[in-house]
Amino acid sequence: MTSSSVAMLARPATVSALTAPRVGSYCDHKEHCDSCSLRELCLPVGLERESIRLLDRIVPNRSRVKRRESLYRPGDAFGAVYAIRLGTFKTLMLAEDGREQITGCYMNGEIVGLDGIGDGRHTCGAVALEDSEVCALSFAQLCKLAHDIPALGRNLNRCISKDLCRGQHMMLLLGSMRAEERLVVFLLNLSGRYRARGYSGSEFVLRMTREEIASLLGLKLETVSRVFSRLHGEGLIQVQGRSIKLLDLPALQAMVSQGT
Amino acid sequence: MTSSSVAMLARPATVSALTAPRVGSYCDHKEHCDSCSLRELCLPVGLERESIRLLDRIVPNRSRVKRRESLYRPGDAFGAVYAIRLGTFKTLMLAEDGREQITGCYMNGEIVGLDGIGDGRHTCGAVALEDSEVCALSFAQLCKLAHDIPALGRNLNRCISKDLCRGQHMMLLLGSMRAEERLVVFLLNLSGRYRARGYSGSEFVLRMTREEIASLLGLKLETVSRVFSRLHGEGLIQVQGRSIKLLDLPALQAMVSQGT
DNA sequence: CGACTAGTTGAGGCCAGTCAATGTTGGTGG
DNA sequence: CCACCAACATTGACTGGCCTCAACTAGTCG
Repeated sequence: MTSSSVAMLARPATVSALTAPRVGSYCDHKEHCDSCSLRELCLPVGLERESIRLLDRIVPNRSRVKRRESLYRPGDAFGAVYAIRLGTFKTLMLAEDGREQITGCYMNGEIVGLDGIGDGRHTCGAVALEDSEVCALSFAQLCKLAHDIPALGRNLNRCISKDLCRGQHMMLLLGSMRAEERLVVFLLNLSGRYRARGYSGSEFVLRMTREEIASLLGLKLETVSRVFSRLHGEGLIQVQGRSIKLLDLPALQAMVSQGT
Repeated sequence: MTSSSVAMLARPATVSALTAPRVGSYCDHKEHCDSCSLRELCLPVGLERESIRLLDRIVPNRSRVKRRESLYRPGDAFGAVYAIRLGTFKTLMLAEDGREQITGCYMNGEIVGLDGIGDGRHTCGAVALEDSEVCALSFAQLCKLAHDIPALGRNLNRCISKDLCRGQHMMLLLGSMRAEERLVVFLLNLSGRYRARGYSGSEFVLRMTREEIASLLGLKLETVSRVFSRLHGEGLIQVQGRSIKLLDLPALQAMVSQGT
């Protein structure tokens, strides 16, 4: 089952797109792990050259995923995890009544799909927020390789655990913060992650709609819009559609580190 | 660092209790994994006899943790994960301003402490809700052993990933459900887990105070109390302090699977 | 240009929070 | 064994933050 899923990824786009457009198309160029700019954020972090070469051998060509396309859907059989090479993804869960809750936002260098390891089935879905590219890693092959490269196994464990911590932080946010705090935490989080990637941490473009941000933060889109406007009015940020400029980082930090 | 942490666990109670009462006391009897009633819920699940014997060798004697004692605290160095042999634990996060958010409730056969793998430091704390017993597993030793027993490594990965999924479900709950739904989901969740352990799934005793339940569900204690009373009034449950009886499981299920 | 999607803003309502008083329970020591 | 106290829980009245509904604007794409 794992192999078939990965085999599918290697097939040309048209076929899979007609049946189930999970992974859009196939990239003809191969970027190797050891020359990838995300080497230090992704699974290879800290691995020695030779180990990276071995890892590289199980990484197939990158796959393109177009905006709005699903990488996997809730309930899908689990076969691979995906390293985001380029772009942004949201993960979402479906309630029994069909409501959709966005549970995370992942950017390049991060891994999605780890939620499927538990019981061989994805509990979440992952959808591209913009045209993106991922490296699909067969989980079976990854495990086999991790056995030969202990450091890779550790990195894998770390990735899952970090995702777990991310979830804990979201629970803290959803369980105990007011709308304004949630949004500020969200912005500061993005800021830090962009900075870690060498982009500006004070000026960036949101990849999500107001509605998606609202879902992620447990709010309604109007509330998100209103809070943006209020922060703008207070001179703390500048908002122009999805373009965000954080004008007063210290003040924003203070808003979430002190009560109220 | 890992070894020292585990060494501490093996020391008699008085010493560690005086300095840092992380793990209360030390049990003089040794229960072996292969005769443990939680074999099928815990890490050994599906392992062959010989593998379980090897795992057993790195499991030290059980440690007692008294009610209200911390197994580990947010920020503690990570060295071990803990299999709950007996009792119940809550995990909690601290906000920067000191607010405390309960992020989970774990019972026997479950593993806590996995959040520390990510960056070598626990993001959460774990506190016993009643007098409990845990098997502390040195993570370093566990990894070493997982290398020799691939199935154990898979189980470990599964445990972390399942915890991740648990978090996703909590996000769904916190992000999109109303007070009543949250509480019903919580009760049904407990019900299922008690049933999986051979206890009654329709009649059990809560280990948490109203305030703890409220924190876990992102509510206030008065709201929890009110919703309990309302459900009681509607004949769906029977509440007597912390004793709960679920009187109409199908109706409760229906409340959370249909919108509203 | 019209249809559509995304975003903003306002008015009003409701669910859950807040504050406060009272009741209940369980552990402790006389 | 019972009285006492503190922690836990319930209930009521009121408030307020966020949701709902709705109107309107600004881009975007066929």
